[in-house]
Parts: sequence; C-alpha cells; structure tokens
Amino acid sequence: MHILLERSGRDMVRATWVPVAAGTSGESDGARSEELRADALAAFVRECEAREERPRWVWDDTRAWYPALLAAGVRVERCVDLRLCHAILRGSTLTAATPLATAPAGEWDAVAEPEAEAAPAHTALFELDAPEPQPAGGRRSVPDEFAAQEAAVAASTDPRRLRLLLAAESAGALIGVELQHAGLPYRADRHDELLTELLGPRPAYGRPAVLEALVHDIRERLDSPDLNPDSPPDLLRALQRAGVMATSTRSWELRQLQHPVIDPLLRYKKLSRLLTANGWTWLDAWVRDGRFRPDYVPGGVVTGRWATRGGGALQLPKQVRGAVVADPGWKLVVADAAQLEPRILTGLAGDQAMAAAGRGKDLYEGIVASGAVEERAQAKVAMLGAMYGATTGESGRLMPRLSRAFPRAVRLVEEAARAGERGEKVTSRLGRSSPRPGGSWAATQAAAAGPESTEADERRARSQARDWGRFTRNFVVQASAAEWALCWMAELRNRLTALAPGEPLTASPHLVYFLHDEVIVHTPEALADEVASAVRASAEQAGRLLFGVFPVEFPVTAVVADSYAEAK
DNA sequence: CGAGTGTGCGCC
DNA sequence: AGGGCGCACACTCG
Repeated sequence: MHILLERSGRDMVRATWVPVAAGTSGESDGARSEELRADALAAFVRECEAREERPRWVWDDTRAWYPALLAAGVRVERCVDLRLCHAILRGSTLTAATPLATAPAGEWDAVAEPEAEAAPAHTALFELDAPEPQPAGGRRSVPDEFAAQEAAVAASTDPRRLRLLLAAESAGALIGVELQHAGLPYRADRHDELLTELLGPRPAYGRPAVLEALVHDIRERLDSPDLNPDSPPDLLRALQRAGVMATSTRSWELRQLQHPVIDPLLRYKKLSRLLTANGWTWLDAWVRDGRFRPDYVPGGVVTGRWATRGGGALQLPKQVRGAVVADPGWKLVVADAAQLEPRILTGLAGDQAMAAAGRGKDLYEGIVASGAVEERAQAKVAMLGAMYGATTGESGRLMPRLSRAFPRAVRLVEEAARAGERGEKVTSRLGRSSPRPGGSWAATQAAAAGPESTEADERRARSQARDWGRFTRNFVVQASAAEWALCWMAELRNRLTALAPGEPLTASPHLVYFLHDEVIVHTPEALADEVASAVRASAEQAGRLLFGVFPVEFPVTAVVADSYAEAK
C-alpha cells in the first residue's frame, strides 16, 4: 500500500491510500483519504508502520518530513521521494517520450532548498541550462505527481530498472536523514589531541606554534620577512626571487623542485590545510555531544552521488579519522567496496575477461595476471585512465594494451565518450541519464561548423566536445557505481533492522557514515560479526540487482574496529 | 563592505 | 592536459 502525505492547510496533513499498481490511472478515484493534525502525524505513521503490510510513504521531500518523525522515535521502512524521483524521470532517456518528461519545467523541478537556488547553475567548463521560471499556478498535487510518475515508469523502455532506481534513490533519502539523526560517533577530545600533536596547543588567537615556526623558517629561507605563505601570488613571487622556478604554488609541482624552502613549505601547506578545514573551529561548529552530524544531500550530484552541505563530511581527512571512535560496548564496522568502479565497468560492459581478472582477488593483480601489464600500479593507472579519459602520460600509453586485453570494457567507455562529444546523453545501468551540454555548447559547435569558421572556432569546439566526452565517459561508470552503492546500503539497512526488530534506530546496529563506496555501521559489540556478514551479503545482493547472473564480483572489506583509523 | 571568482587541496 | 564534489582563504570588483 502507498500512503501519500501532503500538507492540506495550516497544521493539517492529508493522507491518501493508493493501492500498489493503482497509481497509473492518473486519478485517485476510489482512494481513501483522511485529514489529520500535523502534531498527530508521528503517532499516525507509527501505527500504520505497525499495522499495514510494509506501507510505502509517498511525499514530496524526505528531508522535509522524516527528521521530525525520527525525532519522535518513529522509523519508516520505505518511501517514495517524489522530488528526487521526478529529477530522475525528467532526465532519463528511458522515459524521454512520456508526458512527465516532455512537459515544460514546473515546481517539481525546483531546487528543494531556496538557499541552494542562489548557487550558480554552471561551472567554469560546462554551462548547464538554468531552470526555467516557475509557473504561477502552484504545483501539481502529490497524488497527481505520483500518478504521473507511475505512468512514466510504466511507459518507459525498462520499467523494472527504473523502479529499482527510484526505490534505491528513495531509500537513500531515508538513509541520509537517518545518518544525520544518528551522527558519526566522534571524540572531540581525541580530535583536540591529534590537532595539538600536529600543530601545537590551540592558540587564543593567531597561528598555532608549529605553523608559526614554519612561517618563520619559510620567510628566512626565502629572505622575505613579510611573506604571507597563504597568498599564492605573494608566495610565487618570493619563490621566483629565490630562484625557484615554479609556475604555480601547487604542492605537487613544488615537490618536483629542489630548494631548502620546499620541505618546510610543503609541511606548512599540509598543516595549514588541516587547521583551516578540520581544525578547532570545525570541531566547535560540527561536533556536539560526541557526534559529527553533517548534512547529507542524496542525489546532490548529477551522477547520483551524494553531496553534503557544511562540515565537509565527504572529505574527512585520514589525519583525523582516529577521532571517530565507537561508544563503550559498541563497535564500528568499517566497510569499503574494493575497486568498485572498475568492477562496475566490468558489469556494464559484460566483459568476461575482466570479470575473470577480478574473481576472488584484487582486480588490479588480476589484470597483471592476465598479462596485460607488468605491475599493479600500471593496472590501476590504466583503468583509471580509461574511466577518466586520460590521453597522455603513462596512462595514455597503456591504453592500447588495456584495450587488447579487455576490448569490451574499453569499448564501453569509448562509446560513452563519443556520445558525449556528439552532445548526446548517456545513461547509467538503472536509468539515470547525463544532462545535455547547455549554455554555449550549441553556439560554439555551430560556429565551428559554419562556412566562415576560423581555426580558433574549430579548436574551441573540439576542445569543448572532448571535455564533455570525458564527462559522459565517466558518468556511465560513476552513476552506475552510485546506484550499486545505494542498493548496497538499502539492502544493508534492511538487514540491520532485521538484526534487532522493533528497536529504536540508535539502540540497534545502524549506519553512521557513507562515502561513495564505503560505509560505517555503529553496532553493539555482540552483533558486530553479524553486521560484517550483512555488509558482505548486501554487496552480493547489490551486484545481482544491477547485473543479474553476470559473474562480476563485488568484494568488500569489513573491519570490526573501535576507531575508523584502524581500518585501512 | 559584501558578493563573486580563483586557487588549492581534501575525499572518492 | 583526469571524472565528480565542498570548503576556506585570498583577491577583485562594485
């Protein structure tokens, strides 16, 4: 049973029951409906979860509904996040011919958070189409939108895959809220110790002692007493005055050069970065009551990866992971999927040779064993190059050998790149499609094709096309990997719930962290081994959901630990 | 003075 | 001369 929720006035909520598979009629005739007070919602949801057979809650935005329910101690097993699903169905090539996809943009296309709207809708490289202005007449109701989405899926070229994608995306929305609710167990005292060890004690003002000493040292060695090492132009000038022929102040470039200042400068950069990104200010802002609670944004990236807002949760540096510590009597199960993206590519391409290389062992070692390359490092750089579109350097040179050994896998990414270069969309395993190149794309390409095009026009157009081709090349892999990760997590969430039925979220094993191909579960010690098994079983299940019987494996390492730093 | 852009670097 | 992000700081501009 679907139970649709929407606001029906000040402090009131309307709940509408829609039987499964009845949502395609475009009408909600025969559907039961009930009005209730908003403050009675949590009790209502709790009761339905207990009474109904696995109800699926349908609402506009999980981030708007679910936090209050969790705060009231109510967990939801399944939902449909109409806003996230709408975005997928609007863009998917599988639903391109449906009314939902061909209609002009409406309020369901709006960005959820008004403050996010201010963000520019383009990047330096690729200007995407700005959202069209919203119609004044209000938005389609929740039942109408739900019916339109069901109709679009039913009329799509692959309803099974899309249904799976929408279910996984919606489960991700629930998990994102639950992650923030639970928080990552985080020891502020350990973090402070780590910072103090590396930087010196927290200063009341100004730089910590270790940084201050490094600045002094750098200034002396460059004979620049007033140098601000945080200013790239200043620093570059000072370096050149001292005879260091750098063209930028990037660490990787400085590392190649020989000069007494290089070592302290690199150490300064590293530590300065730690201080500004994850120093005491970060600790004060983001860690409360022993928990780090970042704001996850499922579906926040075009490829379907998650984004975060604030706290930089997806960039928690290795330096501070020792502060992530399980509560007394609890353990962390730290799990990550080994070589996820190459294995996803294997499944996408149906490449039996590469599946064999990854069977029962490290995929890169398997590639070495196949004879394609001599060393693991080469296998890795070649695979990454194939997925990211490297054309030069070692990676570029290895491509022909990779291509000979694994023609299907390489052909798949090459074809995705060619499609992007033509300005076409590409689509992930379950049906998420890339955006079309927007902004100046058409004008630039037309200028190069016109009768009076100059050499420069053509160069610009070629370069733009290649840039977009690298994006679509990576999109098919990254987006499909994100789908695998969602299926993995959704399956794991179900298994964790089953380990301790009826328990509140934070009293039983629960997810506390997610990082693209990595999860952390916080669990009572006694259940830790069962959790680790669940993590592995969920990965197998995710592989079957995406690739059926095709024999590509998705090994995960699952480590039971007290601290995040112990894993890896 | 605030808003927007560029640089650099952390994560996958 | 390599895909996707977020964030802090320096810097520029109105």
